[in-house]
Amino acid sequence: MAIERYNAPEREKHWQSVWESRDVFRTVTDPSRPKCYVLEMFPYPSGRIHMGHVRNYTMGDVLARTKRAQGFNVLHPMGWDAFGMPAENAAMERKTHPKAWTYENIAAMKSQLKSMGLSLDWSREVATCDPSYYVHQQRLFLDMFARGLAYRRKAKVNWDPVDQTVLANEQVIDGRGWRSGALVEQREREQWAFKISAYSDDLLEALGTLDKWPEKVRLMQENWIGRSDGLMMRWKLADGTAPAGHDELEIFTTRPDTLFGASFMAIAPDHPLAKAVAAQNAALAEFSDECRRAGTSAAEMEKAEKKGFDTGIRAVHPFDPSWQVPVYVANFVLMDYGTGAIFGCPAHDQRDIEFAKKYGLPIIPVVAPKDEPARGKTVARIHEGAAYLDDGVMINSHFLDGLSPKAAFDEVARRLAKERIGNEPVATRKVNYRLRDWGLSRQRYWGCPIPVVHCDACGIVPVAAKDLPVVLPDDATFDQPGNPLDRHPTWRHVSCPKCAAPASRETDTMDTFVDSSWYFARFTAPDAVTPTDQAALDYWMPVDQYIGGIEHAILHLLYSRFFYRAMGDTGHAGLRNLREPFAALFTQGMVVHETYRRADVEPPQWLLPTEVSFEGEGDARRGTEIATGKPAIIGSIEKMSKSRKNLVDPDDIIAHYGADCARWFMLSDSPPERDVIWTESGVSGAGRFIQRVWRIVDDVVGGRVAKGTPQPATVGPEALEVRRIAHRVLDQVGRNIEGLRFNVAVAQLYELSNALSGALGKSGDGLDWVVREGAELLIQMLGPMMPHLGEECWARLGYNTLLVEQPWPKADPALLVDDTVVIAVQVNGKRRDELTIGRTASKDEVEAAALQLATVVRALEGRPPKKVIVVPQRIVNVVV
RNA sequence: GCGGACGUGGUGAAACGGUAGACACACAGGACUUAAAAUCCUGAGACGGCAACGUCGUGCGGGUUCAAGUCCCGCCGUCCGCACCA
Repeated sequence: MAIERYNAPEREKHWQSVWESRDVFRTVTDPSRPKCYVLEMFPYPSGRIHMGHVRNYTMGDVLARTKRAQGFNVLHPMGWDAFGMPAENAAMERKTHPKAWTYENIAAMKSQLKSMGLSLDWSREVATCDPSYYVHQQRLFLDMFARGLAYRRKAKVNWDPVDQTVLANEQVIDGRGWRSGALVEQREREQWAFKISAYSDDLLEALGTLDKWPEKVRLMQENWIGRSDGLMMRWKLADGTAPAGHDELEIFTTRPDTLFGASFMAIAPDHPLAKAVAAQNAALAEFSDECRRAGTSAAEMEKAEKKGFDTGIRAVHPFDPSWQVPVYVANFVLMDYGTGAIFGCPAHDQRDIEFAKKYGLPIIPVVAPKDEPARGKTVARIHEGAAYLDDGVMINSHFLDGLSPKAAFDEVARRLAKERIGNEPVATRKVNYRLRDWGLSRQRYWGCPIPVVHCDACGIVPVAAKDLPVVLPDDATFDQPGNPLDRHPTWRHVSCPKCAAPASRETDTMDTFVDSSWYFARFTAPDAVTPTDQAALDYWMPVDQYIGGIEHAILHLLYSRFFYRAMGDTGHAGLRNLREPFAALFTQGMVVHETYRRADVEPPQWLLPTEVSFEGEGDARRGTEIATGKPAIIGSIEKMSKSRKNLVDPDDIIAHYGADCARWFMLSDSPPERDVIWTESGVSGAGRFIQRVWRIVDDVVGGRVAKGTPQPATVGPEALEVRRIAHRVLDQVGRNIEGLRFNVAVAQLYELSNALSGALGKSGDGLDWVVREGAELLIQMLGPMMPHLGEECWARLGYNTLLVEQPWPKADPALLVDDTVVIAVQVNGKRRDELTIGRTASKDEVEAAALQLATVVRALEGRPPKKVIVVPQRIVNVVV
């Protein structure tokens, strides 16, 4: 009799309401239990969830549910990264309010997430745009301000002309704003910054402790922080060549060992010395202006030719008063790194050698390979214009000759530390970092207000704690560009908290990355009256597994590492004062899909997957636009995006196949760190598997042994084999889930269900009992991945408990080892045969058995083997 | 330019240095059916052979090892990050 198909969409709603009504996912802070904090990067409420969210949140949910079954007290919260530009753009375009738009989106997306059946504790939900969240952020900010970790500075900033706001260095990608895509301009502005540079060394060093982070992310952060060890070195300027008041020039170098290869100095156009000369030299002033103009766009800067202007100043070599080198103003020297001045050693720096060739400066090799003829070749190549960067031995360098560059570095540092200009040493060791302070001011409305007041008399005055939060005014207008807070008629006009004189509220708001830099801490005690609750933090932190996209490798993940340190130093990170918020990080791949577009149209007109029909397969596969009947081009597989229209709506999939099907497909096949190609056939395959599980369970409950039947006395060999598979899979699936190898876990569950399907058609000693046992294990293991199907099957198997509340089953160790093993037999490393033998057989027994095999005898041709390698329970290799 | 990752059937992929291709998708053949859908069974890395079986096979070229997809060296290709950082 045909059984009824499992109606996923209908049953999923049922089980979701059961979970909700029993409040099974509420988490209580309970230090007596082992904890596990599973977190996925919270979404920006753009309006609807997309497949990337489905993948991300499915992975976290599987882990959270598994850990919960394994007895951990699991924290698995969700919230909204709710401030940001799109809300203001929507307000401008649609005449709505950012707040209304955001909260509507949150409601819609929350309902979508609920339809996925995620095991989230919604009682801990936070939205960063809610005053109940950002009041605490304002407190954190003021504490950081009091400690000098947040400060105001005048600086060159990245100005996004489209979003009309300042961007942090991390938010400029290839010279363009990360959000708007507009070419970023450099502008001088007063703005707020976080002193992330105070933690450069700690942030770098501690990367070494993050052994559960991807190597790639650690490396990216390492490069971003960019430590370099070198020397600050002061050069005297030759008398009469430099303007008054400039009798020395300080440079930073990481290659003091190449000091005897120096042939020029170069300084930034904005260097004080350059400005002093330019004041009297129109040609240089013109040159500097040109450099600055070219410098307005980072993209142009990359391609710019290296140019210099000889100032006529001469600098005196620290070891040889008679040796003078020219000082150039150069377009490639940056004012904000080191001292804005360098010495050029052309032979050992590719950029310097290009510069030297262009301006006819000497090129003196000072490092070369130890041995001829490599040395001769290297010197020749240097003179052809190829800088030598490898290790070697010092040459042409007086007292350094023969030393290694490393020893030469130390020797130069040692000698120059003793030399004096005035009372100061000529050179001191110095560590420089590429990492800049984090500019956090944004000239936008929809962000966390910076809680300070500008008073003519008192300067910058923090808003008193009792007056927090500084709340955004609801009645702002969005009908023109610029900052709505600036033009609000009343909001900014306040009296000074200190002297009560009329004063002006800060109208910049915080970068939204501030909001996401501590939300994970707030989740541990979302109702605390202080920003964090020390006891809750001490119990829950760090996040045991954080899951999100690689695009945050630097931005969010570096900011959060900094912010948690700053919270610690202002007393907000728990009594244990952990420094690292995320113990383990996993960066999942993207969801990609084929693209479709109309034929012969430029620019491309993209079509939605639902607008195209297909026939044929492989190379012969053709697409047709359904509406017009015209051919559609099947294009490359790309990240799902609105612009390419290669989108699949999670709602459609959930409504048609169910959430479990979408979840199962996301977990199958592709390793989670790689991209997954969304295909219709893959989804329907997942759907077929759901029905198959349903049929297995149906078969088990129909006429087979009942729930709780004791194990029969005899279990035949066929049944035993099924048991072995079930317990072996059980043993491995848990480990594979913990290791986030979901695709492998899925494959093993397929293997088990194949074994059960195969056994269902047969009869044998104890087989019915074994199949029921296997089916129950299958359902328990499937539970974290397809939780609705799991509950439905669990109930059908006769249980009136909830599967989600069942402990994780344990494999029987006795079933994990077989009495006999199959050993591969190789001759000269090539597999020739196999051998079935007792598991405990000795090496000698295995060797003897192997040598009797016909294939081996044939290969030996009567001679004794040269050597026989036996790896017990694995392999025999006969060397002839 | 610098740094990193990856490269396995038609496809997505598995594989503590130890039987390469588990599992899935697609495909082919068969069963059931008036038929289709659904389901079940079977097959399949390539080449040769009716078959038993043989030869080759994890981007290319070397090396280490009894044994290499896995370790080492050198290439090629693809992708990603950084890019005047002194």
